Amino acid sequence: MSDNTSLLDIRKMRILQAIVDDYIMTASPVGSRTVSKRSDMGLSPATIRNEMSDLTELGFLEQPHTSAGRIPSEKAYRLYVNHMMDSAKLTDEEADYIKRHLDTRVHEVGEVIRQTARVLSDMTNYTSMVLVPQFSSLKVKRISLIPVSDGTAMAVVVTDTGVTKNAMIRIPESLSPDDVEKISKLITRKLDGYRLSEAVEKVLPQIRSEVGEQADAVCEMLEDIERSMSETDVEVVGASNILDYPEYSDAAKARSFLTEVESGNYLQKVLTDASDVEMSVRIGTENDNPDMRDCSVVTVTYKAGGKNIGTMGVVGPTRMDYGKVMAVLKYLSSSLSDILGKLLK
Amino acid sequence: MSDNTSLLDIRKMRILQAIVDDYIMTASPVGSRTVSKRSDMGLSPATIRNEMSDLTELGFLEQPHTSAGRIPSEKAYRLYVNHMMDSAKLTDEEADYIKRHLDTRVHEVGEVIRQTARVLSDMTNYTSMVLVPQFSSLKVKRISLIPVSDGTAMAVVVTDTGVTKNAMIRIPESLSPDDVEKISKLITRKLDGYRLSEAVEKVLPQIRSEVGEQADAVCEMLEDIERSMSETDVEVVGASNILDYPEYSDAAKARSFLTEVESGNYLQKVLTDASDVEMSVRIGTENDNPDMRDCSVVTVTYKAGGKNIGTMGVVGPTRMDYGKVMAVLKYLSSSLSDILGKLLK
DNA sequence: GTTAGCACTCGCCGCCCTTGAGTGCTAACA
DNA sequence: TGTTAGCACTCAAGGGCGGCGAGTGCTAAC
Repeated sequence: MSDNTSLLDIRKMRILQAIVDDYIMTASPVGSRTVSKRSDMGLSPATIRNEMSDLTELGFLEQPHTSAGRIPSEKAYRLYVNHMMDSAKLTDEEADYIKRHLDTRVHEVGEVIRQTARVLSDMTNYTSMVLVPQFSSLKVKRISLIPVSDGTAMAVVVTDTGVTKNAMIRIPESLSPDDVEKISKLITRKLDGYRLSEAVEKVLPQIRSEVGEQADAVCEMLEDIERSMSETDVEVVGASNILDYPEYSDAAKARSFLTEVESGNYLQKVLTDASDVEMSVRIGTENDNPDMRDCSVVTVTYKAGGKNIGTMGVVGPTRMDYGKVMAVLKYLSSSLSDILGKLLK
Repeated sequence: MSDNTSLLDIRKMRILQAIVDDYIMTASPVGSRTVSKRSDMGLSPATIRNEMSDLTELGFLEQPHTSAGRIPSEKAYRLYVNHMMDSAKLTDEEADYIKRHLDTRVHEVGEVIRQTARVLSDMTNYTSMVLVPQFSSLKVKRISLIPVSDGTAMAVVVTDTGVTKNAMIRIPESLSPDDVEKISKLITRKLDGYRLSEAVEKVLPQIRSEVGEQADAVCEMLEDIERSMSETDVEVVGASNILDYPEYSDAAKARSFLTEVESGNYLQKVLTDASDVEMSVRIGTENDNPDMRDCSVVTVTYKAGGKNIGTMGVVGPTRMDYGKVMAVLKYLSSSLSDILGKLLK
């Protein structure tokens, strides 16, 4: 994708910016008179019209019909996000709001994640999503197996960062609770310090030689655990916010958006894909998902102990308040990183 | 509430039933001609009109405006549910659908619950909700404490039915992993067979005398565990289905419904309240919640080992296909009970 | 290069009229 | 006495029409 900046002189940029700003707020096509008044450039509507005509030709603006104003194209939003946005700072009240609502006394990761999603959605009034910390990249500190019934046990994995996750797994019916405990201690000892993803290849051979007859069972259990742990969960909040925006007043459109969000598949994919980019913005059809054709998704990563361990983001109409969203996300990302840092130290 | 049956003769009943049946399907006011044709009673529209006029006076029908047909009142739905409904049987395909989609190979309670909610919502096309098995009434078989970091541990509680639940709790920083394990074994031994709700009163004194200096800590941990475990979770699926019904084509109405559902508060309350009634139906304003004024909620309980252990249900417009919903719920309740029975035996 | 002026476009809104589904009343009929 | 045909009446919904006004593009003048 080429850099579009060079195509536009400063005046065109300022006019385009004014249009995008206005459209983001009002959701209705912007006319030359409005731009002339709003942007303090001292230009008459006629001049603006000429420029707008050029911008339309260049593909930055679209005209719903001849006698309406213009609305920004996706290309315009892209340029806006890349080069034109006032990278808004949060107001004091907003920063305060976050501080008050992210309760640092909470001592469970899941709870912190839920709170963060809540705050994110409340502040932006869009749909928020937070990917809970990912396991694949974290080192195991402890694996406990707890017998539940004949044939099943609960596996609890604790990582060095303190993030935990649990899953039910099948175990051979022949194992006694004592056996289970023994195996539990063994694999903790062996896996300590490794990533779970490495477990199967690196550690299994060693275990195999030590446990003898139960080797196959242990092997299967470990694979079962790894499979369960590599499933990522995503916390989605405020899906119904979309109904506040006129572009979704059509029930069918709202329906397809909400169904997609409820399934969580696409959102999870986006979050996972973006897990190594500090901040990413997908606008409209940049989402390769027809149901999200009129949406934008903005994501940031968050850290603990210096490593990226998760991603969070916001979904809303392409006409999204990118400046505010990005400011909130930046702030929340560092808040969450702080909290997790302390929580997991 | 008095029984309304006596108020209506058989003909009025049949007419009312025809109207409710029709309105449930079409969502538009039903006129006398339609009733005359649909119900094979051999009565002319004029006669039907006289009866409908009576039914209106008695409060079973309402008229949106003079020249529209009639729509059933809440009172009519109540009568319909109590006395008039064809208590529909599932078709073979439907029963089959359930069998195919409730995967009995799954071995985790949470997963079964999610599947059930999914099937329930898919089959009815309303919003479904399933309360995960409640702890308060179950007996503890094992409590494991797993050290996570200085000051926190994960508590996993396994009940005699095999239902499990876990929570992060605070522990004194001074406790070593070995201490934690010792305490874990101690409280398992002491609590085995008791309900968690009884734990604090009955068992604490005993423990107190045994652990000496750590008594207070153990005491607090147990309270922490009990508090966490008594929180009930509800799985909600298909909230966006509501957008398929014309009565929710208004964005503001849809919004308030979806917000209420997303919060889950009210649904959880209804499910918990209904946890000792085999099947309950709340119609419209019988829900003491303004946002649910135009909804009906139908719930059933499900069992494991002969005891009620949870509740599930459906939320939809008051114009709900009660017959089908109740049939599906009945069938699903017994399927789920079966599966859990096997799973938790 | 900028701007005032002007004719033109076209969606929106309110108005009116027609249509048709449905009602309630009355009178006749079995 | 219950049932029914007939009829006048009501009223929401939908189509057609005209005015309004926001906005455009072009032209000519500064």
